[in-house]
Amino acid sequence: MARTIMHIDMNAFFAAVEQQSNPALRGLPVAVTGSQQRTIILTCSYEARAYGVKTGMTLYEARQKCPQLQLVAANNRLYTHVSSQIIKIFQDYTPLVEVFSVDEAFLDVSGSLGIFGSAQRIAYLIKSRIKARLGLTCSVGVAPNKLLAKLASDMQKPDGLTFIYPDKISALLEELPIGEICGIGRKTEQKLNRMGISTCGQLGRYSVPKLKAQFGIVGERLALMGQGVDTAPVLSPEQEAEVKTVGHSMTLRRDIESREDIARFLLQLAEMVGRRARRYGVTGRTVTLTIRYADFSSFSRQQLQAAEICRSEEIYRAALKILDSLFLTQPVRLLGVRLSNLQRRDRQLLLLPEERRQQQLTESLDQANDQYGEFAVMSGSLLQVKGKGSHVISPAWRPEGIRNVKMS
DNA sequence: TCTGGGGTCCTAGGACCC
DNA sequence: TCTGGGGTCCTAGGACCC
Repeated sequence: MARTIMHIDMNAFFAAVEQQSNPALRGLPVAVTGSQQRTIILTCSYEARAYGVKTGMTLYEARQKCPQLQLVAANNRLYTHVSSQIIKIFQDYTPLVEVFSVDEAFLDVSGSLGIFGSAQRIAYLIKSRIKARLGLTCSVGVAPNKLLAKLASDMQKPDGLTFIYPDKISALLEELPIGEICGIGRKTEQKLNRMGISTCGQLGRYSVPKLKAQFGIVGERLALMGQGVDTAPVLSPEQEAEVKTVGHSMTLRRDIESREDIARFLLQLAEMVGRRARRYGVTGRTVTLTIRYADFSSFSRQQLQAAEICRSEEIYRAALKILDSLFLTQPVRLLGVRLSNLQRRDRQLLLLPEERRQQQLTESLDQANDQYGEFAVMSGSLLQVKGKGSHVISPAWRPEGIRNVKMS
């Protein structure tokens, strides 16, 4: 049976939220940036886009394009809060809401059409409620699957509503550039172009064995993408796979070289990773250290741990051990720490008195931090870097509880 | 004042085991 | 003896998404 899938994309989300919360910014070119000096444009208002300002630009570039650009540092909590309210609105129309990012979601409304009348009606209700309640606009795409719904939502911005009907799919895809498809990025597009493929029509007709020879297992999916075929279900948060890695990274204010400086930032990163792992109730066995040099080249090294870990100190020690195995050839621009190989934490397994004691200590520190704010309580060397961490929210971030992490 | 940060998935090669 | 092959685990890197 044909499905009715909706993709909803908030327009210029961060910038629009800022303009709502600060009326003085309305009508002006506004760009939201990270909180540090070395940052980029995370998103910008349509007024700014008119000057050629785009996501990913450096502040310097953006100001060249638009000298009167209003720069606003990202306000995580605000976007989180607004995002949760929007998701609640979606959930009034179907339980099948897949939160794709802080400002995007897929809805499977196949089972809701009878109740609300039609997809048009549902889209209208959602759009008008978001507008009335939050003052924000969104673009909605409606199609038989997620791939096409996402394509559709992109076709009219801002404040669009676009349908892709089953009988119009092949005509639409025939001349559509392959780069428009979600999942075909710059590299794949270039490679396909070199094979003489530039439109979805061509891609959909191309020999699957040849695509597989070039792209491996992805080749099969590429052909289906060209045909507009996508059977992936819309997964509610409970149905989604659990998180597989937990990591943090930060671009440093200045490039650093000394082991002591690097170690201090690693401690802070390890604490951020450990706290999140513990909040999620997971432990991990692999720790990865990522380093980006001054020239922007980067690499990572990982080490398997002897046991499952989640305490900040254990993560810190593991990262430090990796650091000590490296010979750094340049000043360091970015540091990252990631915990993977995750497992659901089983508290019953903590049998040794020393382990119990450690866990109790960690828990009381976490509680104090939950109560008094991040890094209110921390070890001595962390104090020296307090406030220097990056707390930029990424557009891929999801409200707590939306990612599938079963809280313990 | 050059270039953020959070993820997922896939590949390829080596170690190791049977 | 002159050259197997399958499978798993681990690591590093890259493509892609927002």
